[in-house]
Amino acid sequence: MWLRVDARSSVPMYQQIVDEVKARVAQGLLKPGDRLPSVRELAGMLTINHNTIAKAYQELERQRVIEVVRGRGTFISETGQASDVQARKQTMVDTMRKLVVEAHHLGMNETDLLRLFQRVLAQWREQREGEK
Amino acid sequence: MWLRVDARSSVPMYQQIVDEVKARVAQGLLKPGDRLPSVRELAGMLTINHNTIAKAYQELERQRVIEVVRGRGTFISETGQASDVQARKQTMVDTMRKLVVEAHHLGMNETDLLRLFQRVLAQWREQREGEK
DNA sequence: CGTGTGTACCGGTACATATGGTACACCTTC
DNA sequence: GAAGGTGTACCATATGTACCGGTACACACG
Repeated sequence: MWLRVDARSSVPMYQQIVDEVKARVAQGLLKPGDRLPSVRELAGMLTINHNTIAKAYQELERQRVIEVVRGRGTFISETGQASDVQARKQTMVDTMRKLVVEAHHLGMNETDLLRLFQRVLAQWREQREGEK
Repeated sequence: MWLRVDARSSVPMYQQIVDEVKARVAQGLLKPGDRLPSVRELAGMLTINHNTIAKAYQELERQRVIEVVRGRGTFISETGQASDVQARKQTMVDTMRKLVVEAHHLGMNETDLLRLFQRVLAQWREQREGEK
C-alpha cells in the first residue's frame, strides 16, 4: 500500500521518502490536495523515528511539493509551486553534462546516449499510462 | 594550465579531481598514454595533501580511466577499458529517471526535457570542436 | 645506493544520519 | 472548555563515514 524504506541503503531513509513521494506525484499517483500520513503514523508504519519522517516532510515542503497545515496535516501542493526553479534547472543541466562524460567512458557516443534517454522517457510514459 | 580545486565546495576535492580528469578525457584533452602529474607533484601545485590526490587516482584507476605503474607514474588508459559497465549504465538510467521526476516538478513536460538535453549535447559538441 | 613513484596505516576533525524523549503551538472535534 | 491529533522545536546521544593530513613503507628505475 504505502511506501517502504531500506535502512541499509546508502541513500538516507529520509531521502528515500522524499524521492518516492516526488516520483508518485510526478506519476499522478498522488494528486494536489491528497493527504499524507501524519509523521507519527508513517513512523509507526515504517518502524522508524518520527523525526526522520519530519525531516523528509520538511524537505518536501522546502521544495513546495507538499503544504503543511499545523494541526491538520500535510497535503500535496497544487502544481506549479516549485521553489528555486532556476537553480534546480541548472542542477539538471550539470547532471546532464556528467551523463555525457560518463557515457563517453562507457563507450557510448552522443547518439547512443540520446537513444537511451528516449527509451527511459518512453518507459516512463508507459508506466504513467498503465497506472491510470 | 592544470586543474584547480575549490576547498570550500561541497564536492570533495578528490571528487573534483576525478570529475575533471574524466571530463578532459571525454573531451579529448587527455589521450591514452598521457601521463598525469605524480601525487606529490599535483599535491604541490594545489597545495593540498598528497593522500587526497592518491584517493582521486585510486578512484580513477578503479574505473579504469587511468593505469598506475608503481615507481613510474600514472597514465590515461586505452579507451574501452571501463569497469562495471552494466552497473554504471544502470546508474545512468536511474539518474535519467530522477531527471524526469524533477522536470515534472519544475513544470517541464517530456518535450521540454528532451529539448534541454539536446541543447546540452549540442553545447558539448561545440566545446569539443572548439578545443581541437 | 638514491630518487621518484604509489600505497598502507593511523589519527583527528567534522558532518550526516538516525534515534529517543519532551515540550509546545495549532487545529478539529466533542 | 477539554481532549486528542497535527507538525515542530528542542535537547542529548550514538553511530557511521567522509575528509584530510602526517608518517612510514614497498616497488621501480638508473
